[in-house]
Amino acid sequence: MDKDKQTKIKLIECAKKEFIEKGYMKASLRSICREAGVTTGAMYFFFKDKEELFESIVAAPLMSLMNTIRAHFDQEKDFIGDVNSITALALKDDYVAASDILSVLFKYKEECLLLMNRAQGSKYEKIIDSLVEQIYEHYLLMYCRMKGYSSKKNITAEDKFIVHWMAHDQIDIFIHLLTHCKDEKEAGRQMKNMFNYMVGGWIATIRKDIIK
Amino acid sequence: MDKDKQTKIKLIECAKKEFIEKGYMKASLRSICREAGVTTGAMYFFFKDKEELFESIVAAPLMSLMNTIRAHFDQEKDFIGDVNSITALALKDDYVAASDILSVLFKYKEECLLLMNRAQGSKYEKIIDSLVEQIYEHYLLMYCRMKGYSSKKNITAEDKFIVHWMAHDQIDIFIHLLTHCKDEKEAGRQMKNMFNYMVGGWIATIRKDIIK
Amino acid sequence: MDKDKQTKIKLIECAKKEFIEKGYMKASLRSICREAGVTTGAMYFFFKDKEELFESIVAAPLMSLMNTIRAHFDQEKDFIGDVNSITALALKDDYVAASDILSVLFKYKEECLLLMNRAQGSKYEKIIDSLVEQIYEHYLLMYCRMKGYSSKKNITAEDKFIVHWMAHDQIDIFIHLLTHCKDEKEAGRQMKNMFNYMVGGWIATIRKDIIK
Amino acid sequence: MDKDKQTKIKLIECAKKEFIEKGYMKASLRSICREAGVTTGAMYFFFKDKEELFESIVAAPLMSLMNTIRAHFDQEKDFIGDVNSITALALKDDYVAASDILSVLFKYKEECLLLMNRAQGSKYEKIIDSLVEQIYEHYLLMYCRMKGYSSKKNITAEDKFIVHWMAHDQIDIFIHLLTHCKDEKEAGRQMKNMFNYMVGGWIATIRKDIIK
DNA sequence: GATGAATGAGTGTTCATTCAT
DNA sequence: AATGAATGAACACTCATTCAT
Repeated sequence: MDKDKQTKIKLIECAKKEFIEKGYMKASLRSICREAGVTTGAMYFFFKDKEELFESIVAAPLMSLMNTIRAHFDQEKDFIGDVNSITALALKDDYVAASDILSVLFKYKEECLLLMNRAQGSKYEKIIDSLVEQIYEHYLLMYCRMKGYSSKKNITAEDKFIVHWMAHDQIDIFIHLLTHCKDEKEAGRQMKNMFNYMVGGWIATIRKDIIK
Repeated sequence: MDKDKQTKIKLIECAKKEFIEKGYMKASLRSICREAGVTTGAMYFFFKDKEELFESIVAAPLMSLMNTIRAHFDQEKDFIGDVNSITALALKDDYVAASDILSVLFKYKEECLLLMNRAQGSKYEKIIDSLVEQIYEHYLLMYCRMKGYSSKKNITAEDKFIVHWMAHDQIDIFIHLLTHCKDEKEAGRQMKNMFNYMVGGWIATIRKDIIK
Repeated sequence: MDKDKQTKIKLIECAKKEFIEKGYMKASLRSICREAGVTTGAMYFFFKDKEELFESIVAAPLMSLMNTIRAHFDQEKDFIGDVNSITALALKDDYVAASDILSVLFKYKEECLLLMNRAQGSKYEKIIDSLVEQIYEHYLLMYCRMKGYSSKKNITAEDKFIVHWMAHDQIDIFIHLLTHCKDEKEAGRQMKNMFNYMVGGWIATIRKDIIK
Repeated sequence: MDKDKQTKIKLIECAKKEFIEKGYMKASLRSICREAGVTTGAMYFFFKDKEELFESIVAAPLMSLMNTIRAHFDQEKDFIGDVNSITALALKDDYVAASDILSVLFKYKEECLLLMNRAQGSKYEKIIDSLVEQIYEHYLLMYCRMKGYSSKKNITAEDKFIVHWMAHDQIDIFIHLLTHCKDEKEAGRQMKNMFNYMVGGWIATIRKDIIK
C-alpha cells in the first residue's frame, strides 16, 4: 500500500511542476509522464484525463480554502450598536478570518498559486470569481449594517457594484500576498498594511465623503 | 479603395471574435480564416504570423493607453503645502487621469479586454505587470511626498510593498470597470465610488493609524 | 530599353544570391522577390517558373562551357606515331583544353558553382554526369589509341569503367579548382599539379604495371 | 518479440526507400508513413523527428565506416628506407585499407549511397568533406615522407592543395565504386585499376616530372 | 499496475503559382 | 510591366487519448 502509490505520487509531483511552469493549457501530459518515468498509459490508469490530474492536485487545497472562507464569512452575524462600533467589530472579524485564510494559502502555496494564476483552460479558470462571490454575500450584509439599511430593498445597483469590487479586492489582496511573499510570516506582516488600506477604503465608502 | 481592404478587415474582425471567445492560445487560425471565408494562405499575406495578427488588433489601443498613462503619470509634479493639501491635490490629479484612461479603455473596449484577460500565450501576457510598473514609480514619489520623506533613502521594503499593491489596485480598478460596466458613462459613475475607496485606502496608509 | 530590363536584372542577381546561399530547392521565390523589391507576380512576368529563373542564370554559362568542351574534345583527332608520342601529344592537347575550360569556369564562377554544387532539385541536378559523358567518348578513343587497340571491339567493360572514371576525375578536377581557388590564376597554378597527377594516373593505367 | 518491432522496421524500410528516391529534403514523412501503413503520430513514437529517422538509418553504417577508416589511417606509421620503398609500402597499406573500406561500403550499400549522395538538407550533408579531412592528415604525413621532408615546416600551400585533392580523390574513388558497381566483388576488381591510376598519380606528384 | 504502440485530429506555417486589374 | 490578393496543397510536428497485452 505504501509503495503502491509511489507512481501516483510521482506523477502528481511532476504534474504540479509542469503545470506551474507552463500553465494548465501548455502543460504536456507526455512531458509530465516522461519526467515521472512512466508512460502516458500509466497516467490514464490513475486519472481519467488531464482535467482530473489537475484536479487531484488542487481539489483538496481548494476545498480547505473554501471551508475556511465559509467558516468565517458564510453565516450571518449579529452586530449590535452604532455604525462605528459595528464597523470596528466587523473589520476585526475580517482580519482574523484573513489570517486564517492566509494560513491555508501558504500551507498549500504551490497548489493555490496554480489555482489562482495558472488554471486558464481548466474548469477552475473562473475560480477567482467564485471565491469573490462567496464573500460578496457576506460583504453585502456587512455593508447594509454599516450603512444602517433596515432592509435589503434599500440596496442600489451602485451599492452592489462597490461591494462587489471590495469583495474582489479582498481576494486580490490574498493573491497578491501569495504571489509576492515568500512565506506566511512575511505575508502576515505585509497584510497588516494592506488591510489597513482596505479598511480605510471601506470607511470612506461607507461615509462617501471624500470626493463628491 | 473601399473594397480593397475588406478581406483584411474581415480577417481582423473574425480574429478579434475568436481571440475573445477562446483566448490567444486556443484560438485557431484555421477557424478564423474559415469564418472569414479565406484560406490560411490569404491570412499569411496580411500577417506574418499568429502573433502579428493579434498585435494588429491590440497594438494601437495599447499604444493609446500607454500614452495616456504616461501623459498623466510619468512626469514628476511639484506640490507645495502640507500633507493634507498635497494629498488632496495629488488625488484630484489622479482622478482626472483615471477619467482619461477610462475613456481610452472604453473607446477600445474589446481590444483592451483582449489585452487584459485573454492575451495568455502571446507576448502581451504580462502587459498588466508593465502597466503596474508604469504607475508604481509615480505612486512611490507621491507616497514619499505625503509621508514627508525628504529622501528616497527613507523608503523601506515595506513601503515599496504597499505602494506596489496600490499601483496594482489602481490598474485592477480599471480592469474591473472595463469588465463589469457596459459603457464609459456607467464606468465613470462607478469609478467615483471606487476612487473614493482607493483614496480612503491611501489616506489610511499614509496615517497608518487604524490597525496597529 | 536600358531601364526596362532593370527589374529582370535585379531579379536575376537576387536569385543568384539566394540560389547560391540556399541551393535550388531551399531557395524561396518569395525571398528572392522581397530582396529584389518586387512582388512574386512580377517575377512570373519574366519567368515561367522557378526552373526557368534558375535556367536564366545558368543556361548561358553552361552553353559556353559545353561549347568549349565540345570544341576540344568532341572531334576525333589523328595522332601518328608510337604509344608514347601519342600519349604526350594527347595530354598536351588536353592541357590546353583544360586551360580554356578553366577560363570559362572562372569567367562565370558563380553560375558554374551553382550548376556544379547547388542544382539539386532542378533539371540540372545531373549536369555533372552529362559533362562526364561528353568527355568520356573522347577519352575512350584516346585510350584505344594509347593501348594500341585496332578496333573498338577490343574494348572490355573493364576498360570502359576505368576510362569513365578518368573522365569523371577530369571533371572533378575542374570542380575542385573552381571550388577551392579564388581566381583563375591560382587555379591555373594548382591545375598543373593536378594535371600532373592525372597524367601519372593515365600512364599507369595504360601500362597497368604497378599493382598486379 | 518478433512481431514487436515490425512497425519500426517497416517504417525504416519505407523511409530508406523514400530517402533514396527523393533525397532527404524532398522526402515526405506523410508519404513514408502512408507507405508503411501507419499515421505520422506512430512514426513520432519511434523517432524524434525527420532527422532522427534519417539518422537511425545511416548512423550505424557511418560509424562502421568511420571506424574502419580510422583503424587504417589514423595512426602514424613508421616506414624505413628510400623514397621508392616507402612509397611502395605506404600504397600497399592503403590498398589493404581500401579493400576493408569497400567491404563496409557494400555491406551497407543503400545506407552509404544515402549518406554520400542524398543527404543534402540533413546534418550529414557535409559528411564527404569530413571523410576527406580524416584521410587528408594521413596523406599529408605520407607525402612528407615520400618527399623526404624532414619537418612539416617544409610543406607549402601548394603541397597542401595537391594532397587535399588526392585525399578527395581517394574518397571519390570509393563513391564511384559504390555508385557504379553492383556488388563488392565487382568493385574490388575495378578498384585495382583505379588504385593503379591513383598510385600513378601519387608517384608523378612526388616526382613532379611530367609537366613543368 | 503499467507498457508499448497507435490513432486521428489538430497546430502554425510555407510554398510555388495564378490572375484580375 | 507589375501589383495585390488569393489559392490549395503540402509541410513537420504535437496533442490528448485509447487499448490490447
